[in-house]
Amino acid sequence: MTVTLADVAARARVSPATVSRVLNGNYPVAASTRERVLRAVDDLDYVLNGPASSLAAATSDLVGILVNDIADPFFGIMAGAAQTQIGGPGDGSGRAGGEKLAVICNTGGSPERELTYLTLLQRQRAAAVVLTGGAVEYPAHQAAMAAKLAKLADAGTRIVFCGRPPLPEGDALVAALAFDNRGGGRRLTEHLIALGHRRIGYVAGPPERTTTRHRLEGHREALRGAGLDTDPADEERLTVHGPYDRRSGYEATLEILRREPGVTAVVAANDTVALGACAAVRDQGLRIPQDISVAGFDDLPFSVDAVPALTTVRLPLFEAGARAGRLAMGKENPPPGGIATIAAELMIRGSTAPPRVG
Amino acid sequence: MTVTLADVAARARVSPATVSRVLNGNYPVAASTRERVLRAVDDLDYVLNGPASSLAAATSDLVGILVNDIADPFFGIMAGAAQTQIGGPGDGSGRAGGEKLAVICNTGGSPERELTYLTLLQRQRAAAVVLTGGAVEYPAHQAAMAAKLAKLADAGTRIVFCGRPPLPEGDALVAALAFDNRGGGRRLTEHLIALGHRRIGYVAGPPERTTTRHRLEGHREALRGAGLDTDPADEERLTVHGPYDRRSGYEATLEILRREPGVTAVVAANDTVALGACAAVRDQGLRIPQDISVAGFDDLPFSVDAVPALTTVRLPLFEAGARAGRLAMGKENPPPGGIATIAAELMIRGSTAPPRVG
DNA sequence: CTGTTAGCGCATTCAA
DNA sequence: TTGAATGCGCTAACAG
Repeated sequence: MTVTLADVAARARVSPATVSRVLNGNYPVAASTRERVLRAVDDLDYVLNGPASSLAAATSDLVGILVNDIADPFFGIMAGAAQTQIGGPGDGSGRAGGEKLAVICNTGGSPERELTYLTLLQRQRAAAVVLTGGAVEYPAHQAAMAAKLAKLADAGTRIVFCGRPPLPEGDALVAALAFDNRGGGRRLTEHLIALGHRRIGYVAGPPERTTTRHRLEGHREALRGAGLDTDPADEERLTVHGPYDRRSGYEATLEILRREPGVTAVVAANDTVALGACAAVRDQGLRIPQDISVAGFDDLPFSVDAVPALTTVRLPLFEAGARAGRLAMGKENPPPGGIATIAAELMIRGSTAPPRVG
Repeated sequence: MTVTLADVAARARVSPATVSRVLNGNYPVAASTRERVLRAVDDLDYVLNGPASSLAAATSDLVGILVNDIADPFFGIMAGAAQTQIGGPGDGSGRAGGEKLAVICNTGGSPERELTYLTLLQRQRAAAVVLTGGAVEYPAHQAAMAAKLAKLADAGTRIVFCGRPPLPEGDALVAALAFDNRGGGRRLTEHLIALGHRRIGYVAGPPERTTTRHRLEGHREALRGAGLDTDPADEERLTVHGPYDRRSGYEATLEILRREPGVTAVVAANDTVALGACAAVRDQGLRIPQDISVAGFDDLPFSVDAVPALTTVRLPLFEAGARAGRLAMGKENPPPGGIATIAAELMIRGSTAPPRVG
């Protein structure tokens, strides 16, 4: 029924070992023999048995890419980019050669699912794992992650972080590409301050995530730098946390406007949240940017099409994802020290302007 | 070094077979024995060897989800939804039980890569494959796909189409969830005609894709129904094809406005394209919807936040993806005849209005 | 309910 | 450059 390597060997009149060598390509085989084997493969429409091959070789061609929310283009762009470096372009024959299988795993932002997926990938003896997006900072989870990743690395799985800071207790067992969320957040708020804003609302992400914390820290750094951090209680009052989605942006913004009608600008944790913030501002009968400035983070593709176009911080998601993919494949050397910080670029557009006078 | 099932058996003082039975859970085992085994598993931090297990069982716990472009939320939403039904919620232990590993494969819309991924999944002896999005209609590719899918089905892989029409020569070997692209396209254009529009530009997707063809056919059906299809050359002139991205929407719209300055409405192949169309309209100094109405398709999350909010056709992407996931898991029975058509709902919003008089 | 016995299909020694 | 032999770690009969 199912064609095996032995069938191919028989038809090509060689030993199974030779067929294996041809298929894996990492061993000298006479050209004529190779020819004969490949013809037999095509004739029989043979497809390698992955599990058997992985069992014998003790490694698989699976590469896992973990994301928090694949419906969010932030992750979609990084994951897609990583996959371009891993899957290989194919040779056009559809026959599939030595390519790796890049697989995207959607954790939904849940620490448990993150661990479960890592176990599943460990079970598959994955060749590499790419972890994208911010991490959850619960100590117990961090410890569990560190232990799990150590075990994976131990088993020969390459670990790459993409857009995520290295673990606190992180040994040099990983390569990490971290976004400069703090710097980006700082420059964004500095921009608002330079425009003349003094009371700035902040719609933050979930408090337990590193991304949230770093962006917020950048924001407060800027406030502090301008001497605007006079009252900590005030800062609290102008900050509302919520998930990284539109609805949260909408509701948090309403809340901020309720708490402090005098805000002249709202900074959102990311562009999706900013869209919700814009909707809330508009629904209150206020104009952007004349009455309230709004800013986002990430510079997702749709942000330039918002009306007015969204001021935001650009993260090179595609480039970072592609680089992570290459690191996972061992096609590129890790950065010095294992960690590279990826710069964030301030994109000033129409959604921010000086506050109304008075 | 690496702990095996035999090690667990030894520590639990049972046979390897018993351990296997406990782990797979599909066989009666005494509670006390199970207890002992599970403790041994935890003590030794044992993780099943997936390849070995797949080899012996001749099936794996991999489920493939093929998408054209994972950076596009259209696919991200469907893929994420499918994964919720496949990955299982986990048991919170991070230990991973009998879950399947749902993996997303990004074809980039390339027929070759689509085939390559199917081969890779075939090699892994995938339990199921979900194909999302429109198909490419090149006869050679369709034949190759049919052959490949037949082989997969033959090997016991469940095949599910999601948002994609069944193959022409499709046997009943698959379950297919098809979107009513034609009906949605028709109703959208009927809406514009009812508003009074007579010269409607159409920014279509790539000509070789079923999605493109069906939406365009719906559009023309509506024109025909209103007696507006008087001149085929005219219809050609008002239709411009391009990829499903923002840039294409921008450029095609400029082209349409150049060819026929008298258009009062532009229909885009999807929402992303519509965003580009809006930008083009605006850059020409025209207002939406006063000067030109613009409509999209899909109702992606950002569409309601466009200004004005985008009139579009809602596709229940999440629900469809989740259902596809359940079908792939065998948790739900296939629809009668193997094919279900999923309704599309017209969402009338601010971006469409009656044309200016005169 | 549990143990014993055979492979699953391939990569990799070691010889030739 | 090629062939023969061995075992990867597990599941699935079949007994008991």
